Amino acid sequence: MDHAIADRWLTQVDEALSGPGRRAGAARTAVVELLAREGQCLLSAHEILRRLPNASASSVYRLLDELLELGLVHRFHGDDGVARYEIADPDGHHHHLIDDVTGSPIPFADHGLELAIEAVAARLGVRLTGHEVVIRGKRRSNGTES
Amino acid sequence: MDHAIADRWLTQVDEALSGPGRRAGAARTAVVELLAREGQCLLSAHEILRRLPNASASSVYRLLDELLELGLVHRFHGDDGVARYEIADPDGHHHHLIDDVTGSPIPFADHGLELAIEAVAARLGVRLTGHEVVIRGKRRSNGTES
DNA sequence: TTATATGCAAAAGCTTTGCATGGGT
DNA sequence: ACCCATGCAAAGCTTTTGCATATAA
Repeated sequence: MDHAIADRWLTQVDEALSGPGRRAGAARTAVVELLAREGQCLLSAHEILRRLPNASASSVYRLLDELLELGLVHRFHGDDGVARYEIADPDGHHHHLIDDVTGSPIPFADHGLELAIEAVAARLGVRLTGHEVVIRGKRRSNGTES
Repeated sequence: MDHAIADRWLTQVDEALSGPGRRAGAARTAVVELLAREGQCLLSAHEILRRLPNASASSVYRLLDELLELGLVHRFHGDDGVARYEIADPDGHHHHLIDDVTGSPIPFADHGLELAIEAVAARLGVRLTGHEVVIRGKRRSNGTES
C-alpha cells in the first residue's frame, strides 16, 4: 500500500464527512480506515464485512454508497456481478489486468493508454468524465518464477 | 444493425448448437434470433424477456450462459450490476461510451486504442485474451442538434 | 438533549436450480 | 420412443430499506 495516497485520502474523507449534521460512528471509522489501508485495489462489501465482524451489512453498504456519491471511491462490477470498490485518488489512477489463471486483478498504469483514451474522446466529441479499462490474459513466464 | 454480422453469427450459433444431443426449442430459436437482430450492443436478460413474453426466465438465462460458455456472446456488468450481453463477432468488435446525460451506451471502435492496449499487454508480459474499455462523458454539441 | 449513525430483520431484484412436462428428432 | 429443452416455482445471493436503538456532539 501507498502511505502517501492513504493519508491524503483519509484527510479528504475527514473533510467531506465532518460537516454539520454528520457524526463519526464506529462502523464508519472502521470502514474508512480499512479502505485507506487495503482499499487501493478492488474490495467488495463482503470482503469488508469479513474483515470487520462488528460492522453490519447495512452500514457498510450505506457508507460505500455515500463515499461513491462524494466521489471518494470508485465502484466496479466484476464478472461475478459483485460490486468492488477502491479509493479514488488522482495519483493512484490505474486499470486492471485480470489474470486468466488465478482470476485475481492486478493493477497497472500506462501513459500511452491514457493518451489513446483522450484521443478517442476528442475524436468522438466527448468531454471525458471517467474511463475504465480491463484487460484479461495469461502472464508469460519471465523466468523469475520458482 | 449489421446484416453481415448478424448472418454470420447465426451461422456460427447454428453450428455450435446442432451437435448430437442438442435440439432447437422455441425459446432458443426466439432468443438467438432476437440477439442476431438487436443484440449487437448490450441487451439484458430482462430486456430480452420483455421482448419475448413467451420465453421463461430460466430458459433465457440458461441459453445466455450456454452462449457465453461457447464464446458466442460477451457479457458485461453495468453500473447497475445487471448483466448485459452482446453477440461476439471479431468484425463487430467495439467498446462503449456511456453518455453522462442519458446513461445509454454508445458503441465505438478505435484502432489507436486497440494498439495502445496491445502495447500495454506486451509491456506487462501478458498474452491478451480479452479486453474491455468503458469511457464516460458528455457529448459536446456539434451544432446538429435541434 | 437531539439528531445522526448503527444494527437487525425484512424486502427487493437479479439470477440460478430442481423437477415435472412438452416437444424435436 | 427417447431424451433434450422448456416453464414454473422455489431458492440463493447481493444489495437496499424500514425502523427501533445506541451514541456522538
